[in-house]
Amino acid sequence: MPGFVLLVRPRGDGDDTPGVGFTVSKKVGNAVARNRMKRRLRALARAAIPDRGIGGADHVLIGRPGGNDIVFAELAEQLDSALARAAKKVAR
RNA sequence: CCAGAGGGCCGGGCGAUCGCCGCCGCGCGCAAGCGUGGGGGAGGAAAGUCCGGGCUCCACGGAAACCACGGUGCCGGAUAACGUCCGGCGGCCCUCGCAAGGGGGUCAGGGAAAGUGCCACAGAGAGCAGACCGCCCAAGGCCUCGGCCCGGCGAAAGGUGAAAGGGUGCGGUAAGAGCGCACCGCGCGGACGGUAACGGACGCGGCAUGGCAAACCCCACCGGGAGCAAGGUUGAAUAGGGACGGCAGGGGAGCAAUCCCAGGACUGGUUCCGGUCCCGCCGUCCGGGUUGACUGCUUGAGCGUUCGGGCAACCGCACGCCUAGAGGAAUGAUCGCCCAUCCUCCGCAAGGAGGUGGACAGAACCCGGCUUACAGGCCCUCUGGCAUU
RNA sequence: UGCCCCGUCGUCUAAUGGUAAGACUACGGAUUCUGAUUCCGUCUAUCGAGGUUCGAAUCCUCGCGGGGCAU
Repeated sequence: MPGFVLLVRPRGDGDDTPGVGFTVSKKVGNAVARNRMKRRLRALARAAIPDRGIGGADHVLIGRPGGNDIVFAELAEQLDSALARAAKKVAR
């Protein structure tokens, strides 16, 4: 069970820089748990998106319950594989 | 050394990089802001909201008291206060000891001879105690000499129950019974000790007063209400209110007089009808008030150290320190070393190597408690076991 | 932030401090050629932990969960 869901949508406005957004609902926990998840997701995105993100597209990371129990390296792998699959779909 | 019980303390440390939220400088900029430097940034429970306060507003008022409602409940002390804490007393339980006595735990621990109420089932009887059956047995009667009948002083034994109106032993008696005696328990008085709760030498009394007040209640004491979303200052756009001044006098039809349709204020009389006046725009001023901004907002029953007082809770003197104050609201991520945890391998062992990986939880005006959650570690006291001296 | 209320079978409701009751559901059986209906039977619960009491679903305390109200 991955710790998040990744949505990717090309903007198509000619700008090549990627955009990133985060969504963590109340299902995840109280405000502290939600903020912690947002901070961890932000750290993930900062490491991966500039290299492996899709240029000119908006990325939305949706936090899921239990995501705070997954170690950071595993989340990073999940983000890499999700980005790779998204890149294939965008290319088609 | 191991195990158990009780209590107290800590709640990973150091460094690096990249980030987040306030604050203070400097530079640029009209400003928004941008760049740069410095410094600060969660807890023992920040939680539950179960109690107690500070603070603020409201209400009442000479000060308070009474009623209702709610709470507290051995005594003394601590404290701003408490349902909290400390010390003592008493009851109960556990344990050591032959005993005297010691140690530990625990208690919502005022009043049941002020009144009311309840005590299911079982049982003869459950509150004015013991109807009835059965039991024990003297006198009297019958008689086959073993029993039967009559009678009921008496309440031991059996049986029921959570509880049956003192217990054990001896005497006594026909059999019994505090009927008498000894010890224990209980009640009353009480020298004396203690601030008090209470303890209690000694004396008197044959025993009276079952339990439940976390049932109503009685007694004593405490509590006015609401809460920082309290409260205060300021106050945009739009709409609306009041005063003054100026221009004008609702809408429709009609050239017009006039007619029709409305609304508001005042006013006359019975639900209805009538009378008078007004309705718009502009300007100036005043007041209310929403989104918002600022404040309250962190120096406080604060923290640390030394000394002193006290058995202790705690208190006092001196010195030092400043330690988040933001809007639904920031304190994170990664890496290295160390400290604990667990796993595997090597080794008789001490130890070594590799890997793993850190509980419960997250400030929202602030304090004092209680309760609940919690990986792991440290310390103290008591008890038991094993080993050694 | 503050205040109030409620937790009983799978569901909806009962129960003066004294054996936890009923309806629906589920399951099994009977009736029927089969199914429905009907009849009979069975299973299943006091939110948790302490305390008061001889005895607690009921009384008290703490905790857990749910709902509502004010602003």
